[in-house]
Order: sequence, then C-alpha cells, then structure tokens
Amino acid sequence: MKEPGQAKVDKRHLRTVRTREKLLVAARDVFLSQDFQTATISQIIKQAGVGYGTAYVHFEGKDELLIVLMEDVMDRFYKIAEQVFEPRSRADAKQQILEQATAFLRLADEERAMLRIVEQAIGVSYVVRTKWKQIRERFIEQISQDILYAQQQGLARMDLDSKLVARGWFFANEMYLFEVVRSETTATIDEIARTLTEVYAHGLYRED
Amino acid sequence: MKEPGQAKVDKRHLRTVRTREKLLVAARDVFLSQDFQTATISQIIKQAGVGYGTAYVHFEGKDELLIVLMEDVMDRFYKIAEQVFEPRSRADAKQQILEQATAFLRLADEERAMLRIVEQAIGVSYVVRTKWKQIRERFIEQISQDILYAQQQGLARMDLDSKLVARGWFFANEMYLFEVVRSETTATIDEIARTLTEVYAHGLYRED
DNA sequence: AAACAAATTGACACTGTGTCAATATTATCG
DNA sequence: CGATAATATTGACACAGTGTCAATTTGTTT
Repeated sequence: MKEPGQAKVDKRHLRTVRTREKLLVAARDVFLSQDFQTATISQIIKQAGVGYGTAYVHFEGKDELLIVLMEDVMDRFYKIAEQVFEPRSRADAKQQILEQATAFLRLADEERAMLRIVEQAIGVSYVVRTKWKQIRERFIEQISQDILYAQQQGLARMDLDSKLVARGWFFANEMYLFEVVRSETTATIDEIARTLTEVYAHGLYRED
Repeated sequence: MKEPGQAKVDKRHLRTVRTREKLLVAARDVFLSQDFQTATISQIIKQAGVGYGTAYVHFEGKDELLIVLMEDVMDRFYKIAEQVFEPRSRADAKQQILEQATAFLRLADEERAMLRIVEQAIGVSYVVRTKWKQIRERFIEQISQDILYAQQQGLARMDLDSKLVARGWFFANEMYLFEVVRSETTATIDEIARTLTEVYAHGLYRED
C-alpha cells in the first residue's frame, strides 16, 4: 500500500493551494504597481491566469486578499512591539524608548511599498480598517504595560493614566510612520525618533 | 430706470444659487443619514428634487459637495488654532495649551456628525484628503510658531526642532479627535486633554 | 469506466458614475 | 412684443467594476 488516498487528496489540495498562491502573488504585483483603489479583481485574475470567479472562491474580495498580504509585514511590527522593556533608570528608559521608536520608523521605511497600499486600504475597506485597529490596540496595550512597569518602579509619573498616555504616544508614532511611508517627511527618521522620544520621555519620566 | 439688467441677471443667478443650495442641503441630509461611501449622487439629486446631470453642473462629484459642507466646521477649528499664545511662564503656557486642547476636542464632540463623514471621505477621496492635509498643515504651522515663541522667551527647550515637535503634538490630538468623533473613547474629553497636555508640556517646557 | 466530489470558469444581472445632445428657462435686442 | 441669444437643466446612454451561480472541467473513488 503506497497510501493512494493520501496522495490523491494531496493532489487536489495542491491545485487549490497553487491557485491561491497564484492569486496572492498576482494581487501583490497589481497592488504594488498601482494603488489599492484602482486595482481591480479583473486585473488580478488576469495576472494570475485564472478565471474570474476563481478569485471569489478563495477570497471574499480585494480586501481579504490584502489582509493576507499584510500579515508578514505586521509580524515584523509585532516583534518590535514585544521587545522587553525593563529599564533600570530614567536614562535607560529613554534610551530604550528611542531604540524602539527608531526601529518602528525604520521598519516603516523598509516596508514602505506594502504599507502604502495598506494605508490606502484602511481608508476604503472596512475589514482592513478593523484589522489595522487590532494591530494598533496590540501596540497600545504593550506600551501601556511598559508604562505601568515604569510607574511601579518609581521611574514614571504616577499621576497619569497609562492607557491614555500610551495611546497618545502611539498616535504620534503612527502618524509619522505614514509620513515616512509616503516619503512626505523632510527630517530623517533618526531626527523624528529623537524628537518624539525627548518630549515623551521627559514628559512622562520626569523626576519629582 | 429701475435697473432692469441688474434685476434680470439676478433672477437667473438666483435659480442657479437655489439649485446649488438645494443640492448642498440634500447632500448634507444624505451624508448624515448614512455614510460617505454608501451615499450616491442619485440619492442626493432625488432628495434635492433636481435632474441627475444637474449635480455635475454645480459640483465635480460627491467629494466636492462634501468639501463645501466641510468649510463651516473647519472655520470653527481655525478659530481655535489661531488663538493668541503669549505665555508669561511655564505654568501659564501649560494652562493655555490645556485650554486649546480641550477646546479642540470639545469642538470635535460638537461637530461629531459632520466629522464622521469627513473622516470617511478622507479615506476615499483624494480631494478631501488633500483638503484635510491643508487644514492639518495650518494647525501645525501655528503650533510651530507658538513653540518658537516660547523658545525665544526662554520658556521652552531649545534643543528640539519646533516643526517636528508641533507635528507630533498635533498628530496625537488629531487621532484623539477622531476617536471622540467615533465615540470610541472611554475617557472623558477633559481627561484626554489633561493627559496629553501634561506629557507634552512637561516634555517641552521643562526647566534646565 | 461510471459515478461522485471538488475546483474552476465566464456570462449575467446589478449598481453607480460621468457625459452630452436635447430641452427648458431667462435675458437681450430690434 | 416677438425673435434670438445665452444660460441652466435634464435624463438617456456608455462605461467600469462587482459578486453570483449554473455549467464545465478536473480529480477521486468504487
């Protein structure tokens, strides 16, 4: 017995998986070569060399295609968000925050092409917007934990709500992220990160 | 002579103006009763009681209709942006910043209905996005001037670029603005404004 | 090889857009 | 006043994209 059932099932699966893959590759090509808005399913299926209806068998539409394509990029961001933050001193905290902010913006710069599409999609597609919000909340939650830790260590001001501070801090970073993505910024990433960090760290970690 | 030419020109103008007005009123109704995305020209012209093509004579499309509707709201925001900022002391600066941030978020709350539509339109429409960017830059420019003033008065840190700081500060405010608009925030406006201001003011206006 | 199951396909109905030649309204002139 | 010109309004039309589904192709089982 050479496990025929197993092999045969695989062959059918294989076709499905290949078609899915072809669609994803084509979608990336099409998205990157223009915009999210102007990209059409017709272009994508043509590029993938499959029939029109096929796209709808595998994905609910353009949005879902992009969400899958987003995942790799997002994993890289999560890695940054989840770096351990256990500062010993205020100076240490500031240094770590600076590193994190810099890494965040650097990654935005590296992944600029895909993030351009993501930004456009956030505006247009409900599902992508929802997905992005999840990502944001994950970051904010993490930052909030970091602030809490610093407060417990007596490094950060106690009179501020960690969640609210975390949101504000992330918002500024997020907006700068998209400016970097759009190449709209005149300043360098290091300057931006340094400036944001200086204000934030001294505002939150002051001594008194 | 009862200035007949004048009167006759007025009558024709009057019709145009009325049609335009009907379209604007109808557009507001339709936008507010649903979304920017799902609102259609067909719905608007029907509500306005005019023919289909008429809408395109007066406006280039949905986007331009909204841009006109935005203007009143935006004027109110500009008023806040342009308040004089001439603090005598650090405490004074902080107080004024707090007032401005609070006024900003309060206005967002008041104008929530229209701003909900604006936010949706920013994502979808190039012209609205461009318009919003202008508004943002106007705010940032103003904030930047304020920071510069404080630096010259020896109240604020000199080691930071006023433009970069201003952007970061506005970004946090802007994002919170839209959270308020979406009623997504648990904290009160006063808490948000206070938290943002505390971090910002102490980060920028520290003494040393 | 026949019957079954699963994957693929493209034609079709639908929704909304923007244009433009035809029509209606208002102004001007002899 | 009536004819003519200027301006404003109109809706039918061509077009672009979406999502669905019955028919077809491909693969599996008996």
